[in-house]
Amino acid sequence: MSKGLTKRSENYSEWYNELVERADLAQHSAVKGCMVIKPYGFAIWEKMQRALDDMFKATGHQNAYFPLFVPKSFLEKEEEHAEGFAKECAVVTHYRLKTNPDGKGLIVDPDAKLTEELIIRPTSEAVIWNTYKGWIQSWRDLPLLINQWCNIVRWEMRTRIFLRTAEFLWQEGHTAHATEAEAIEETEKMLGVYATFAEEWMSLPVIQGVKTPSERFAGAIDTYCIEALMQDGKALQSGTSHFLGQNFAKAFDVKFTNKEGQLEYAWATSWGVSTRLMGALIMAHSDDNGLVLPPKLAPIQVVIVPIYKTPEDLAKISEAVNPIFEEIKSKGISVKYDDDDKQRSGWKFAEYELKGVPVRLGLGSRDLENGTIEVARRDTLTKESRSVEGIAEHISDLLEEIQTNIYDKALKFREENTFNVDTWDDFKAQIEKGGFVMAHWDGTAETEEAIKNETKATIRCIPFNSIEQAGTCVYSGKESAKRVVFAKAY
RNA sequence: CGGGGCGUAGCACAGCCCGGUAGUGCGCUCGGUUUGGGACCGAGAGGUCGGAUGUUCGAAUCAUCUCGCCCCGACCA
Repeated sequence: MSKGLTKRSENYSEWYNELVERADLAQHSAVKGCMVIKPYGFAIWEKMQRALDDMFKATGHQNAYFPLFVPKSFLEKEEEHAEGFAKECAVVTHYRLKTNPDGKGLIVDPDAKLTEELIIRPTSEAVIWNTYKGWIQSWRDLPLLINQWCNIVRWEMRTRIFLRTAEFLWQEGHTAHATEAEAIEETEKMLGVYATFAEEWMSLPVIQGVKTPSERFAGAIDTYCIEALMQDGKALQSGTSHFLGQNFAKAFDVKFTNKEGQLEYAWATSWGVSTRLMGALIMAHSDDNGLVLPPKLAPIQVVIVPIYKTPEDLAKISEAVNPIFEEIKSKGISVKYDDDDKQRSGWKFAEYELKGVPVRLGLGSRDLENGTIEVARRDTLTKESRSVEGIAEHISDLLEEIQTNIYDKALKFREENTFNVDTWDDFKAQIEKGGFVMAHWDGTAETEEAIKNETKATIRCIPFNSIEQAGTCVYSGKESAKRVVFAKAY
């Protein structure tokens, strides 16, 4: 095994796969298309969960849990929804195995066939709205603001670790409202939560917008999304929020009595982000030396590495480290003192770099004499020697600076890779090179489809903040009122 | 589902074409020397070569079948 990672410039997807595996984030499992998330990777996911969960609670949501299995008849009820997910459903048909009478092993017991097949949830609208029918009678029961953290299964033909796996972890919010306006407001609010999370926690700038009808969630009236640009110039949909109208209320007959005493169907939203965010995090910031983590999501924010020759040296260094360690910890910073004698300091430097620990402190005998400590930044790969005096305060500031710096870096990258394009030739050329391509579109599904077929680029979204600007469609030449975001996507 | 690749020690791979004592690097164990950017020397341990069947005196190697994973495409968060 070579020490260095494959370089991004040589083979981006190999770099990604190696990084995921070698930074101990996850590995391919023995089960096709599924991953094992390893402790270090899961620790990052847990931090994401914590931050998001706090934000959901702060906006009035509560967690609950619904079944993994969806009776087929439930899934069928909302027609578009059913059609959209049918192709990727895992189906449970039997409830028992038995020993093979003809030999070794187990076989499915043909006598244990389910009268109705169960679908392993690809998403939970169906089960949840079937349940909401019993929860919602009056306007007083609304809004109903529920979230669940769970696993789901979508039987994809081609999988990529974190970005698209057959089973993945996510959260799905499912809300019911008395009015259309309130449901739309919720849809927008939660997209805003995702955008804030991406930018403030993941240091990932995102474009907020609305999907075109062909990219819409099956069963939704409108799908909003956040889109991020990865370092290889491809877009990654990082979160979605759906305004579901009354589609599910009608399919599951969820009616409430309004203040005027009339029966009305409830208005719905759903929204989700998944372990795909792990992929976004990795691809947005990391470099050829390994992972680069934003301090707010790093399981270990600061690592202290002693540099010593003898056990006596180590004892002295440890003694000096102790107050520094405690002071840093007291600021709520997660700090690790790695006095493991089994690895050398040089090995540790490389290892923590690979794992993306934002700040590394090195303390050796020379530092003890001088009252100094070495501070190394993961994001810039720079290091400086500074006085131990006030080090905790400095680290605290430095972590914030790193959080900001990697955001700025990602934003700069996105800006440098976002292009206004007005002719079809330029469009094709730029899509080939990568990046977000802002172009006029005539608004028809036919044009969208044709562009996709010819260039593999899709409309990532129609940005909320796009300026009204008359132009002509880059493909058809027809009139267009604003630019939309095109890119090749994961 | 189509195309390609791979399956040999914990990991990465060579050996296969042309059948004949199962190898290399990393990791692991023990001993020693080292230690401010992935240390070095020495001695060890570790394998039903993915599985089944066949050909053969003899199969990791040839043939047939089969299972699994990865990559590329169509589908998709």
